[in-house]
Amino acid sequence: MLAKECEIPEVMNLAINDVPCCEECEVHEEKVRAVNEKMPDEDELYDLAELFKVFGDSTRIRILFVLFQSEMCVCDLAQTLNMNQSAISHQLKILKQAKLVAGRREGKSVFYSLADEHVRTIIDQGREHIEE
Amino acid sequence: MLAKECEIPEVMNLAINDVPCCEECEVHEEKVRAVNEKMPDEDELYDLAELFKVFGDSTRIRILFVLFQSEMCVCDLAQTLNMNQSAISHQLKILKQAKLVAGRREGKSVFYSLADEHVRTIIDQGREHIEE
DNA sequence: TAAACATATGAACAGATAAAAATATGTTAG
DNA sequence: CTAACATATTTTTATCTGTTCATATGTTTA
Repeated sequence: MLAKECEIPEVMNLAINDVPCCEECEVHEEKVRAVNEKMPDEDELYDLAELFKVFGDSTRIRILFVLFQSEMCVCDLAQTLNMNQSAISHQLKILKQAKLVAGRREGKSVFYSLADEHVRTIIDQGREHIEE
Repeated sequence: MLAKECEIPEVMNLAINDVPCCEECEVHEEKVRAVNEKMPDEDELYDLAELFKVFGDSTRIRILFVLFQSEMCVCDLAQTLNMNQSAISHQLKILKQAKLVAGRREGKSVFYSLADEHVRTIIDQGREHIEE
């Protein structure tokens, strides 16, 4: 009872088991089901993607590399990265929301630093991957 | 000789040392210079961001999680993730360019698998970060 | 309190990106 | 070779994201 088409017909809202695929689907169906059972929650997958999205911008990566070396105020970050204050502030907000950096106010300045050591590990692994 | 403005005047193409910043710049200038000296190449920072960008999409994350469990052909991947073949192929291409997955043709089908164990480490660290 | 300064926020524009649709390429069977 | 099928690619569309500009908030000093 399997169709020959790989596309899932959208009109009929079929259960995953009945979704037609390639011809050998009787064999693969079980695999598909087994794999799906062990997948993490949709929420977790989404959050993970959101986290990596934060790493996926060179301005934010540069900010993190600066903070690897030392905490720094927004103004000096802007100068270091040769960008304007507003752009840096916006990116810091995103990094802060992801709990990758933390800010501490000192007088008029706000000093940012790394919030977490996972950051280094993740970036180190990324660098290792690239060296190949 | 320091201006009071934080913004870098674009008209004058100043060397980094002469760029005006906040009032205490005499103090911070040296810090800025020292940090900049230890920064990785622009190319590496850019490549890193590009790599994490690949992780920063829930479809691609889901593909990776499927491949953690077992290699799989495009068609079954599409079925597993309940998306059409074209979308999966497109994402697989991006993952392949980043050398995160590899494809092996077997007859008409192409089976994809993880290309690298860094992938697991990076994602595991991401998961750990989220649990907080 | 007012002025000066550092940072944060909001709106708008430009460039990037995912998904869908249509089509092309590559592979096997007959 | 042709037909049938799995995958890849191209194009288009809609959405998302980073930067800039203008402005607001918060802090210190006079």
